[in-house]
Amino acid sequence: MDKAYDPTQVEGPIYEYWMREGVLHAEVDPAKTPYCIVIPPPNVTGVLHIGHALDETVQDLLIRWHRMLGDEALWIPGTDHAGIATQNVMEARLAREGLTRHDLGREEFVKRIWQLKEAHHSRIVEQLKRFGSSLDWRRERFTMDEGLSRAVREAFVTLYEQGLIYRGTRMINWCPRCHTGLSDLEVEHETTFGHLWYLRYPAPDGGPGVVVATTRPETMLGDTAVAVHPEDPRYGDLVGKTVLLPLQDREIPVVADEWVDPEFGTGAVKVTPAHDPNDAAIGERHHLPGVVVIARDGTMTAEAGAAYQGLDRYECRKRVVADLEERGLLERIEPHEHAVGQCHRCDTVVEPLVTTQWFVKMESLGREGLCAVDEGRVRFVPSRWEKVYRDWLEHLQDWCISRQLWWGHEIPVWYCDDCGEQTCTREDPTACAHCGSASLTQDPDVLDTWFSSSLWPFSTLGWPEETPELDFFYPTSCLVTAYDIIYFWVARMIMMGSHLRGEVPFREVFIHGLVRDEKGRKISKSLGTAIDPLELIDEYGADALRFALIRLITHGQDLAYSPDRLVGARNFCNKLWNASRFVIMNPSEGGGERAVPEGNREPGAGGGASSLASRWILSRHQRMLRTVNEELSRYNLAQAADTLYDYVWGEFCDWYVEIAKLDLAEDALPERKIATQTLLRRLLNEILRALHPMIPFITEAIWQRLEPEAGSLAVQPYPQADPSGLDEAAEREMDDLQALISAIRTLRADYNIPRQRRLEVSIMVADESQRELLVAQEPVVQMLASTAALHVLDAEEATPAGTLGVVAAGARVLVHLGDAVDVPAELARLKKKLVKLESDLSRSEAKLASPAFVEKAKPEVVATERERLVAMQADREKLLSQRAALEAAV
RNA sequence: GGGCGGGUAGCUCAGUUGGUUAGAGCGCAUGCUUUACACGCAUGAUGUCGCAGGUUCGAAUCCUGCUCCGCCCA
Repeated sequence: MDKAYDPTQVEGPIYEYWMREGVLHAEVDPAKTPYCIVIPPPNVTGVLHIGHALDETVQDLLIRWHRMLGDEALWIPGTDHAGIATQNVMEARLAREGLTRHDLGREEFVKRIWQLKEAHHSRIVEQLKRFGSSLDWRRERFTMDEGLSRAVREAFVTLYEQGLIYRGTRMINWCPRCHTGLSDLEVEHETTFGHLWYLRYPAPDGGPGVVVATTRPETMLGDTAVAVHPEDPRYGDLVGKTVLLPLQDREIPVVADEWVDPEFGTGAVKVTPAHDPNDAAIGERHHLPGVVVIARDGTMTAEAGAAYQGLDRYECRKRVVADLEERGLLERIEPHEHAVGQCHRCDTVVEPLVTTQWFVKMESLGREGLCAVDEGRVRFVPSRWEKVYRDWLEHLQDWCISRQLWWGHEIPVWYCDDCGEQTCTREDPTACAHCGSASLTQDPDVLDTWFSSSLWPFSTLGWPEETPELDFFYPTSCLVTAYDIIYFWVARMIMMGSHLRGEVPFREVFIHGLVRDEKGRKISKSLGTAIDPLELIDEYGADALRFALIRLITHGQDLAYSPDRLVGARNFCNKLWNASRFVIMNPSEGGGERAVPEGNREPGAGGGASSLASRWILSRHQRMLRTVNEELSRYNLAQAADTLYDYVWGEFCDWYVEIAKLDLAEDALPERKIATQTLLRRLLNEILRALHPMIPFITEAIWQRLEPEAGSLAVQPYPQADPSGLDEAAEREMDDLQALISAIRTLRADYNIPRQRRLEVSIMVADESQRELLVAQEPVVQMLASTAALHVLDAEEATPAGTLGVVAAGARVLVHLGDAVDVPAELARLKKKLVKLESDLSRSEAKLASPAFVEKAKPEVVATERERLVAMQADREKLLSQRAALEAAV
């Protein structure tokens, strides 16, 4: 084995090995418990970023863990066609050639996107493999492949037939750049600093009229009314009269409407029913016409007037403001902060427009979604996200699902050229369902990408076909995603699954945060904060990246990525590698690894379990396994990883391996050597299994060397705690031993005594059992604290001259330093210790003296406090005699 | 405007049902070629647990108010 772990050499071949061995593949197996996760399908024309790395790592951890628990674990890979995003990518490419999609035509354009998809797809697959994701590649899907397209068709037709999908003409959010309608969710409301323009609309008779305030002066060209609050005394006599719309020379009525906020602006607002959802509502209430002045491409229509027709909406804004000012009708301009809706794909300010679109009725579906959570059929982890989910479902608007794009699932509706009726069928129709005419035209629009995504957990399992997979693996076990798509995706999957399959798509939803950079900024390409996970893997290894990310997941919110964390995780991998190197390479009697008797390889045989250190590490090992399993089952992934980290580094490596070296020395008894070697191998075996779901590559690589005959680590059983291994006596004794060793080390460091110099140490023990402990463990102390033979003394004996002492584990540790003792410095140190001890002591005494505490606190708490007090009093005695000895030495 | 999350060591964060003597990693300081590991070993320093009240024998932990930061919805 190499001296340092080199992931670049190891990872590729191991992934190949897993594929070859078929460990990633799952089959329907009624004898086993199914465990299934569907991957949130990445955008096929995108690149995976560090957020994906986090998401895939969590899923892989769960899948590998369950696979090792003996479940039939299936993780389904796949990608998403990502309608708008992908079409944008393609259009940007064409633009570089000076072309638009219209130059190519729909068929050619879509053909080109398929080519683009193929090229990008292989890169995403490559990335997923580099993460170590144990996906079942034989079951990979794409949202536009044949099966999934059938699922989309089935879902649409079913909902259509049930009256839950309908076509309607109403105001929706329109992106003038993407040139498509959007759902409410696809609009982001960014607070922006704009202006409030105060415009005067004079009375027809030339009187002062009314002043309205607006954030969008260009829309005034389409005004059909002015509205005021019915109880606003300022405008009472204006209601029912008209004012003159400037620039258009049109008389428009003043209406009274409750919706108007008298506090805002002048209390009078202009009403543009064709270009604002609130104005549209007022328009409906007062039967006002809508005048369309902004077209779908964001330019002004003929209705806007000859002076403005063809201008971009912002260009027009400037012109309108200038023209009003020229006429003396611009009263004033104020700075104004407000939320502006923007297209979440391209950030263009959306335009509310009345268009004809397809919608999904959400009322009953929303109820089904709520019901699933209320009845506990879906559980969110952490549970607080359930409230977020619920709030949204309770305020649902109908979902606009048609998109004016070319890339996506075509809407399966045909319009009859003769009778004008709609035909919506599972198979492409040849004749109108109403009049039988063969003259049909398909709806030109495609479906919202999220419509197909909402079917993902069952469409990937074969739906609408009743496949054995669907029967066995559905509902899937867990969905893992970040909180930013709870509405877009999670909620819609739950609704669609409940409605179309009669059961929720997954039992649990694990929600994690977003990965941010060190400064807490969102990671994005435009900010230049994008981090390429492959670069990190090249530099640190996939396992280091995974381990660092797992340890960063908190139940709080987002996680701050920092290279420091990666370094720490990489170092841990190297530590594990080297500890394993020690265990595997250590030659023992009769030729190393082969010397271990077969019988002792079984967990539980415990050949080396007789020494204190062995009993201790076995006990600690059981505690570690118990904690890790518990934390994993509660989705406390970071805590599980921390537990393993602390155990492997802080206990196994720092203490057990060091102590084991005694038993592995040249002159050690052969049976001891074998017993220790056996235990080391057994512990390492379980450590590798326990760590494998988190850091699969390095653990598999070591496993192949430790257990060459056993097959892939990925399919070994996950280790469980064995309560019979717990040994509290050993843990207590070891605590004392560690404290005594640390005390000696501290003195050595403080006095700068080179490690080569074996210290002469006397230990004044607290009691007889401690004497026995020290006598038995003397070689351990000698080795770990680099001491000469120990002098074990009773508490009554006089302090030996020329020694320097500290109190540890209730004992006095006396290091023979002769003249080297710095008496004043030691007295100062002692004083500091005493002061601290005295203050703790008096607090404890006060506590115990208080009747309230003794009576009301739990008895075990009081007992613990008493023990603590006694121990502190004993320590004080020892510190005092220490001081006396020092003073005598002066 | 409504809601959610967070404010603990220089930095990034743990701290599950209130019982501490408040922890870890990184960083920092000192000393180490200890033949598994310098991606290492040993030792050390550092905190009015955002602020103010309250409940309690006891609060970083529970309650109320305030404040700052971030996010979601309107």
